[in-house]
Amino acid sequence: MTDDDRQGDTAGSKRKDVRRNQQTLLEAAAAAFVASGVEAPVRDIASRAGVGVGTVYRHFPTRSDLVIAVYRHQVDACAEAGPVLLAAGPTPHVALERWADLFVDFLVTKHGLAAAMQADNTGFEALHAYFLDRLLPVCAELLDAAAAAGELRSGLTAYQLMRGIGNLCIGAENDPDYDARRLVALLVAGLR
Amino acid sequence: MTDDDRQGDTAGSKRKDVRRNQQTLLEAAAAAFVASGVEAPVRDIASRAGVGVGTVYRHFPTRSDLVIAVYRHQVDACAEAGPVLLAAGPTPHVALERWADLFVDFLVTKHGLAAAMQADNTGFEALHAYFLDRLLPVCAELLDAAAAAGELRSGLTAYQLMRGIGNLCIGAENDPDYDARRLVALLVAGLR
DNA sequence: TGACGATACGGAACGCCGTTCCGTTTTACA
DNA sequence: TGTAAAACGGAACGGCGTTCCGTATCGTCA
Repeated sequence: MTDDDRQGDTAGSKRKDVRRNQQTLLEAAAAAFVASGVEAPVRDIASRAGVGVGTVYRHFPTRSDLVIAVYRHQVDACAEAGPVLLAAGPTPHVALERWADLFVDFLVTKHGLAAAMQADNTGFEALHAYFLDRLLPVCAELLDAAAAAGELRSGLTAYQLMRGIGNLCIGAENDPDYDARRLVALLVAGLR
Repeated sequence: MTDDDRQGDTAGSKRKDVRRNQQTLLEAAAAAFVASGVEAPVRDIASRAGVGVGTVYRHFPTRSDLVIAVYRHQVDACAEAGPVLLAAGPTPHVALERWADLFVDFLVTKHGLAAAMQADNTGFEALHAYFLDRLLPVCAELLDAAAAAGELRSGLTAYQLMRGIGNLCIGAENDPDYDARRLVALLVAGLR
């Protein structure tokens, strides 16, 4: 994967409706996935985005491509949010709390996606590599900043933290009595 | 689960066409599953059995029920084959070899089934319990007989052997270059 | 044995899915 | 501003699980 295709097909398009629809579609798909799970029908996604199904298929040749694009889009959003939160938040620890919240949103989608992808595993390992590649440094940056501010009492690594959050989110999409977000918040609070 | 429902709805039926169709359907479904995987269409199964789809749905209210019934049917067949092979075979070890072969057939279906059951896990744990309940004693009987005949050199338990065979079969349905049956045969031969 | 009521059968039909196709609309540029 | 190129919307297609109902088969009892 090169830096050139990091933005996907969105960057190269000339017509503005194309760019707008691509963006709208990714957001609509993400919303549909959290509302109805990864198997939300393409028609639902199209109607959420206010476009026809034909438009969906022009941008994403297959349903699976759309799911993957949403995944990458969320990895990117999560990665970019790190520095932004750090600059905006009152303290690094607050930034870390907020970032963890975004991360949970993303993980719920990711787990549903992993479950949906056992059959055609093509590209899923590559996606996981992309996931680690993009997010580990961001998480580490947040942790380092909090440590530098004297806000951390544990020497947890970024990987350990992400692993811990990830494990707390396992099964969260199937069990309404299990509140992964709360547990993650407690974990992050416990770092203080 | 009581002994009464061990045979399923097959036993209680009065009309002979009902019993015949139920049996034919289970065999056709099993054949369709090994030929096209667990997601073989209901229409294919019906046509293999020479019946209409309506008949399938009268016997098995939902596609999932049919898959489960095939699973149980194969557990039963495998369990009943143990003593038969033991009585028929030239030596207990040969009986064990033949039984392991049947077991492999069954496991390939089982793994496909496990993969297909990610969403509605209802009843799958119960099925696994049934699986252990029925097959562990059979496997133990074969092992004991072979041991008594002085044909075994290792003190492997029935559970360890079944676990080992099971693990050798993991992924066997997706990878044509991986011959689980051969490896299982080598393992059983190694017991001698 | 023959007729009859109950029951099961076959397969057309339904609604939903992913995907394709094409007439229509929007866009960018000369 | 006119026009060619590109994207748009959504009807249409084939395949799926499932339902429905007219038809055929079965067991029973006169």
